[in-house]
Amino acid sequence: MLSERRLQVLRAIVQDYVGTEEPVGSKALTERHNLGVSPATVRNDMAALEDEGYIAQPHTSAGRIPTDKGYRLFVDKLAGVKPMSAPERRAIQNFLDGAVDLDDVVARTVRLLAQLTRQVAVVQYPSLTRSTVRHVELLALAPARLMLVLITDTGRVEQRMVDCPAPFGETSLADLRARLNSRVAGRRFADVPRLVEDLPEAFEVEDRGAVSAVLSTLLETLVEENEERLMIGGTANLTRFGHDFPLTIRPVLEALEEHVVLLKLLGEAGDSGMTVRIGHENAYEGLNSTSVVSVGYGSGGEAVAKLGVVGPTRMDYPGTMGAVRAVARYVGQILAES
Amino acid sequence: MLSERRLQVLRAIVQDYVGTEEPVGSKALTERHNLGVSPATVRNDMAALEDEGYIAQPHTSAGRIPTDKGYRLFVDKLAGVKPMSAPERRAIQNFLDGAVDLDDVVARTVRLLAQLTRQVAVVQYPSLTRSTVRHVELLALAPARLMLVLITDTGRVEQRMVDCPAPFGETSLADLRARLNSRVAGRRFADVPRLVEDLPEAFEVEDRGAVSAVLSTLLETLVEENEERLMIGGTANLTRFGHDFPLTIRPVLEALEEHVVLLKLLGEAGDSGMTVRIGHENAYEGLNSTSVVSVGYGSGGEAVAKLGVVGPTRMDYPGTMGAVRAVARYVGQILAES
DNA sequence: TCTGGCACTCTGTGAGCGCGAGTGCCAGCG
DNA sequence: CGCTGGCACTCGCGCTCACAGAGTGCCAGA
Repeated sequence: MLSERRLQVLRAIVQDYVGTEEPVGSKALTERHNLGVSPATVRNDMAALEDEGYIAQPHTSAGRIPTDKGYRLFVDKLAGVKPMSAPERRAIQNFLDGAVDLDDVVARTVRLLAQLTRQVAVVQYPSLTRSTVRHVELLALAPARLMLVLITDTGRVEQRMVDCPAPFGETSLADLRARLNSRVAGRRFADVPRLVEDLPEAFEVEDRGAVSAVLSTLLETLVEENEERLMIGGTANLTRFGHDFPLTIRPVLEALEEHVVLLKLLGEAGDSGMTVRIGHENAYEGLNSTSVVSVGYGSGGEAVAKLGVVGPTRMDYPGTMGAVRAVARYVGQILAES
Repeated sequence: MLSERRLQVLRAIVQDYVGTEEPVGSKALTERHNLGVSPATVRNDMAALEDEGYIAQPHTSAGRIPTDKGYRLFVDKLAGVKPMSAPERRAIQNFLDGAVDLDDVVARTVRLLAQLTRQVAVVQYPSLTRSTVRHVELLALAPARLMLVLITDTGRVEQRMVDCPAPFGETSLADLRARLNSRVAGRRFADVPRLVEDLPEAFEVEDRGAVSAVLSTLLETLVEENEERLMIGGTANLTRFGHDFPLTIRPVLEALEEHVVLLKLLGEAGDSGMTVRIGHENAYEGLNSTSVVSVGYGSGGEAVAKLGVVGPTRMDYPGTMGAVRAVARYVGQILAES
């Protein structure tokens, strides 16, 4: 178990390193923090912290930098979440209030997060399966060709083409539309499969093929892997990453392009509360030198999706966590209003 | 006027420089190309080309590199568009054929372009105003709150909230929906304002406020600056840009985040045919060291939007142009089918 | 008009060197 | 037992210097 002072030393190291981006030495530490002890003592503490794996030296006779384990301890025990100031909160609200539709909300959220944290922002669209159905629309484009449009209470709209095995009359279409909506409107998408499974039976035999085609398209749309989408932004902030550029930035950019990877990453994060994944805690190799701070957001008590930021492990955790939490809260409000 | 051989020298310089990314000298040129003359002669030609501003030396006694003007001449006179091979064309088609909706088409197009050209891909969503109306849907969310959904023939779907000054009955709503669609379905969005301007007059006085609210939201949605959207991808390819990293890549990433800037850039490009903007020809400063190759695409003869790539001025122009053209062609086909 | 030759000018690379920051260890002190 | 000051040691960074190599411009001759 580490003594109180050693924890203070670790905290000071993290803070200084995050600030200066340079390995921090014992002398500098005592000068910038009121530890009440001499550099020699700090050196002893550092040696102990290094033995425990919380800090490391890039090379012999350079200062120390925190390891992933060090950051982990810092986040868990040594630092809280820094709340946003009142003006910041107002700015967030003003910025998000101007959105005209869901795409706009997401786009603005991404920009906002990227600006606030000066890191890469990732915002997941509200998950279909976790939202409720506002309306299902069916349009005849051709006698045997329909367009299916799903609208969620969070404002998300998805459309799909449906090719029917046989032409489908306008009255049958209206009938299907009405029956579908009366069954699923206001219900959660996750329940839709169960709610519609016996629907074909309500139709004449010649229409059942078309009804089934519509339903199977509807169900396909709800398959989890396909239905999740996200938007990223602030990639220009990656240029502040470090000096050893191409090697660091390349895999990160590649990971960010792989939305599947990011979605998985967000999915693994805890469902409630804020999650911080530091360095090698991220399963995806390309993100081994980054940290991911994410949190769920939603219109009510329940999260409909997640958002967060990706940045260097050397990041301002309290500030970043504060910004992420605040933004998630306001996005939830906006969604509830719309 | 430059002699035929000097043009050949310029072409050889561009090709070698694009291949090796290093300034090319007279000796290497004669070795790799059958110019039929000695290095000394090439040196004279190079001096002439430099006087004319087609090539430049990074420093005295280094090889030459093409200037923007040199690339311009190369693109205009010395190189054609390299057609895609049959397998490549098949691969493009296969890849795009799997798309389930417009978002998917655009996303796949971006990936494809980025992979083919190994550069940053930019794909604009089909412009609303240049598309035709497939359907306009109105849903009552609350007595005085509607959702307006626009669906284009290219599969694009836009939705907006409408707050009505007074509650709007279900029959009136159905009436408005029917009238709206009979007027605008199949027509071009650009004509919509004209087609609906007298619509409120057909309604009872108490409903006119709501009808006007719907119409004004509809018209706002069509305002050019707001309705254009795009998707980008392949930013990881920026890491292949050059050695002097952060300085080069930063402004490019920033420019790519500014969709407004990119849309303007694409908008300025010629409306038909392929446009290549080289280095300083791009009005936006951040893109002064990049070239933008863009072309319109559309389901019929007319372009509904543009797509292209952003890469270093030192790019393989014939190959890039070939890929961009081929992808645009297939995307047009896909849109026409859907 | 082209060619071979020659002197010149750069840049990039690698070795050598000194400085400074930082460490580890130790003996002494409270 | 923990803290402190002192001291020797290590090592990376930046600097200079020299050198090799590539490439040029120019000139005289074919």
